[in-house]
Amino acid sequence: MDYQFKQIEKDWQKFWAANETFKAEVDESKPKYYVLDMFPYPSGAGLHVGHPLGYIASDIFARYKRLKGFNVLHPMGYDSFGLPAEQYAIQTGQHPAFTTKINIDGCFDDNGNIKTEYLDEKGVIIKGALNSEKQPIQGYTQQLKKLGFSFDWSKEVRTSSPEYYKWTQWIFMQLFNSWYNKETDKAEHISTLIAKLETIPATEINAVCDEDVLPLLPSDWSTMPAEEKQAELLKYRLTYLKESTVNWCAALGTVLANDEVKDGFSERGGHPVEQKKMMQWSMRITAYAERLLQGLNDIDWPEPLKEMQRNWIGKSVGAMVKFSLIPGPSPKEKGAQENLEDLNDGERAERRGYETANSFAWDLLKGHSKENRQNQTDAEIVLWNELRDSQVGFKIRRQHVIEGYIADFVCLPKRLVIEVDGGYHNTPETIEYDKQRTEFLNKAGFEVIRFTNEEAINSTKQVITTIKQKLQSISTTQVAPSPSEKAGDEAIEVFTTRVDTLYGVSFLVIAPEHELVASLTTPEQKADIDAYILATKKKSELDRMSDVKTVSGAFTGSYAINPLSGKKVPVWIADYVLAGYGTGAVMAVPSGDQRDYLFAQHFNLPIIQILDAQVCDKEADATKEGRYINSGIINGLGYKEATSKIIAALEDIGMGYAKINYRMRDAIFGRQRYWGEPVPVYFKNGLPYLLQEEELPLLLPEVDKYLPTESGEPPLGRAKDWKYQDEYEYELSTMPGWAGSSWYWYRYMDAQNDSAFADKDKIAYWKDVDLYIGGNEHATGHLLYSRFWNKFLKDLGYVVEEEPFKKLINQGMIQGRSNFVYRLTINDRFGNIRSSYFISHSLYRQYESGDYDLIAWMIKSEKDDIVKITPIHVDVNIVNNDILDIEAFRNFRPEYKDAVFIYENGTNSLSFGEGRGEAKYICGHEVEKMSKSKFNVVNPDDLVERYGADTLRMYEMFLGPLEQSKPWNTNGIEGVFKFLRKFWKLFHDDSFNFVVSDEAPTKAELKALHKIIKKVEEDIERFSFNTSVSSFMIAVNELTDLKCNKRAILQEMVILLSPYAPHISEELWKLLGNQEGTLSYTQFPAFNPAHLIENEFAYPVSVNGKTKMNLTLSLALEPADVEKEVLTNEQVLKYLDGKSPKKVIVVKGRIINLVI
RNA sequence: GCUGAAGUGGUGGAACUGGUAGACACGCAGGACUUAAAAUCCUGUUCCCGUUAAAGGAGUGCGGGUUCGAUUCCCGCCUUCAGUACCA
Repeated sequence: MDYQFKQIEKDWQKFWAANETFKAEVDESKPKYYVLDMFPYPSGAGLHVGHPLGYIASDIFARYKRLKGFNVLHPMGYDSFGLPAEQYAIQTGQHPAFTTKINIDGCFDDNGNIKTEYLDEKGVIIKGALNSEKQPIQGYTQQLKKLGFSFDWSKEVRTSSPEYYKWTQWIFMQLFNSWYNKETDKAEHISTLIAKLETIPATEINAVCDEDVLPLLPSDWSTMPAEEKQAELLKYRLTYLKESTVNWCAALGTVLANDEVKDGFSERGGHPVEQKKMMQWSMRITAYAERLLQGLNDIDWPEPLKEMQRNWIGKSVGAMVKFSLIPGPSPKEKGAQENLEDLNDGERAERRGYETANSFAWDLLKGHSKENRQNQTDAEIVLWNELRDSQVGFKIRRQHVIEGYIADFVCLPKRLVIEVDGGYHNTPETIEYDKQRTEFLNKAGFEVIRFTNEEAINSTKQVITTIKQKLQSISTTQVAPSPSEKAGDEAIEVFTTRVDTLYGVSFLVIAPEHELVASLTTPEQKADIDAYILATKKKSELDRMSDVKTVSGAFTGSYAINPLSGKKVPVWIADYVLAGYGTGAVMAVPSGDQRDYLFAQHFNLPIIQILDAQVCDKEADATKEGRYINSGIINGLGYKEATSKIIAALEDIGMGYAKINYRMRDAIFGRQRYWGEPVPVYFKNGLPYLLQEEELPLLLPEVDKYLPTESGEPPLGRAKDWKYQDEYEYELSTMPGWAGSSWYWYRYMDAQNDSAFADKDKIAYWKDVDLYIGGNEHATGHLLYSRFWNKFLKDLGYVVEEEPFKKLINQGMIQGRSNFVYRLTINDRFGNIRSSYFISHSLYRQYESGDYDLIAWMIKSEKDDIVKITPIHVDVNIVNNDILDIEAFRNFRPEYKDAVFIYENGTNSLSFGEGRGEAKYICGHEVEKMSKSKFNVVNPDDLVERYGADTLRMYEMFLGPLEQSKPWNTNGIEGVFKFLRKFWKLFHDDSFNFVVSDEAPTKAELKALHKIIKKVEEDIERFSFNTSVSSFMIAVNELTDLKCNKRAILQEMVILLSPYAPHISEELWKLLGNQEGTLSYTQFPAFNPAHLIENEFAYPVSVNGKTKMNLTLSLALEPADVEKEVLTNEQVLKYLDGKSPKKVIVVKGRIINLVI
């Protein structure tokens, strides 16, 4: 029999399903390998030819790994919550659960009849029709099964099934019950936070939390009413409810996360998005910013993808700088208004008044602090190692500024200063200083204990014990915060990455939304500012983004003081400063920053040069390498020293500190939509409370319509009698699309588990995903959120790996390749169409280039009559190799029925009849997005029908490198089909009788085999599937030429090919006599290099780098012998033209090059 | 603007560490088989010049450089695609 792919593929798909061939269970005797595909959203349109690309690649790899002896987990499921099903539900009234189920399972019942209703999980009958075209839907599962993937279907998951989303809700509850402890650098249960609040001041808790947490003392906490406690804890929880600015999409009626908004429009649907303040659920992903960034270094992902995540996280290292304000309530206003630069340090400190309590401390500070910082003594280092990370039970800080004075170590909650005396404390003067300092600190409410260097180094243990005792003896509740720790309100705080340019600041700019705008605006400026704010509000987010060039702003009338130079600078507002980033305020350095420069020019503000112009001219990167001028303490320094010196100086006077900022915001988690996971929360007195774990899953209630209520509540507000304990309101928003996909790879490990999201032992075995294949459109969404949830689950001890996806490959996008016919219309003088033609592609190109003559001649008309030629999309499925199937085209639309075609050779369908000789209609083509309206969608089912799944699989791989985007083009699939038939023929005689010989293979046959073994193995390991398809073709061509039908060769070939073309391989494996079943778990052929050893090589001989001829020589010859051989060769001498070469280069087994 | 990827025949692409550029396939041209078509098989196919055959020359986006030798490494530029953007 000839290659009967239809029967073969049907049989083997049945066999795999019946035998559960690919079911993967925990098996400690084998190494595990987890191959994962990004699971699809099951849309009504079904699979197109781009979907399976990644699945085929991962399936090849999974099958390969099985042959290599791995226990392979290779599952598939559906990301089945989401917007399209809901939009469709709004239009048609069909329940999204129904359409989703149909899209997955198809619309046929067991008897092959079309289903019109089904029972939902609560036993309610839901009626529904078919898809929008009234076409019967195959269903994703059927479509996937036809492609012969080795999925373990027993582990299928659907994010919208209650058994699944029960655990999504459960993870939400864990997040709600957790906070992020920066000291341990991980998430912890909220109870450890409560324990801290009970014992230490809230200001001493190092947590990632909202900015408006209260500075509670344990005494405050203990007396707090329970509800207030809950409200306060919400500010720490990893999922929290908070009034925040969100992306509101009115058309979709919901908020969106940042990654769901592209250029001011919603990613799904392309609707406009505006900023709006709303009470919203958020996920505190920012707590993990640093770990998400660092984790990228440990995973094997494509560099561009990592880079996108890095940009998204947007870490910038810089500093916070405080500019105090004038005029303001400060009593030291007078000092500020004269220029402080003219005063000496002591005077300046005194005039400031706002930081340093007395000038004596200021002097001390100037005297010693810098040495302290830069030259840490050994004793301090030894002690710090014992004191850090709360080893003594309390948080100890090192080199901390207290009242303008730097203490070696301090425990703030206990108000205890620990000092280690360095060498210069031994003179009488310094002892006197120390004494005064102690008195000074005591006055400020601090106790001081001192140790000598020797004590700290030689009897460290004893010193630590003393400190511990001291700490315990001080009762925390006695101490009150010192006045200077309460942040002064009379300052603007800015974030900058270029603190070295501080001396170049000539004004400050704050965002129009900044909270200080009102209080800063002077009466004279009020009109200006109000007008500007109004104008800003009118501008949409889009205008604001596109209109980057225009400079605009307004002066508040107020001034601030540069903390180092003492210069008085005006405060402006402008919309180029974003309220949402940093502090919403910037220090403007016109000489260093382009925007600041334009702003300064526009409003005639001063520009202070702070870099030596001569150096600037010379150095490539002047700002970083240049030498500073006009810059006080950093004059003459380079960038690095300047930065650290300025930060040190700012810290000394408490006006700034080094700070790391992240661009990434917390992720908005609520959606005002129906088709998503309900949030397992109810409200009591306006505060959210979790359901009990036993009450999960909280099922999605039925609603009459999938639209918001009249009062603007989300669709869940329509649910009748939907109350917690018949009393309390449930949360009405649902979870976003990414919730269910942020942990699904764990569910695959144990998909049916009802008592845990996955069994602990199974997680311990499968651990993480070894290979993840999917598109890079998920770079800043799914792939970031999944890493976040994974790290969280690890912190809580539920999973074992820090990163979920060890290796990731992005398959390229498959674009559409549209075909066009060109319709030429000729109008009569009344403007009506007189006649119309379809002209072939090359004629259209002439028309495009302005040459009408030939066309006019062909249609026997004047060229002036040609009104226009319109390209019209034609269904790519009736075009073969760009040749139009004219009969099919005529039947495509009634108006084409009598169309006249001008063929490529100029003949036409009227005068010469159709299809004769060279008369072909060639279509034009263009690469576009694959879409129905462009008639360029290629359905894999059609190709499977015509060529079989094995051919489709191989062809998709043959198309090009997996990671590269490319247009789909069915031209060429024949070549792969021919290859499989040729492969089949190797096993059969001319009358298709199965004939293999048991003779020993020849050397040439073994060489062909081992060449391909080596090649395929190397190619699969580096995911170069396209090249191994070529190699298969070469091998089969060679074996065909050798007329090889030796079992010893062919059996190995079958195994080699099986990951790519599993059906034909299984069938041939069976025909070869392996009756017991599948070849999926046999051994991958072993490569033996002995078969590839050559004793001769045809050396290319080149003269001056140009190849002239080949010379076959023994590989045993050493370069010197080769050279001798070459120089005596007659043919070579001909090319030398009588000259003797200057140089002869011989690379053994590679090349000979003669230089003359 | 910034970041990243990529530019090779008519087309998809190959060339792994600097060593015969264009493997493999499509398409095209010619031929065999056939009453004919399909299928199959054979031959040719980077371009230019030339042609019975040969023999030349150019050539991997452009311009330089390193090297005996560069698609591959370095410098400068151009183009395309993707992501991102008053991020201080």
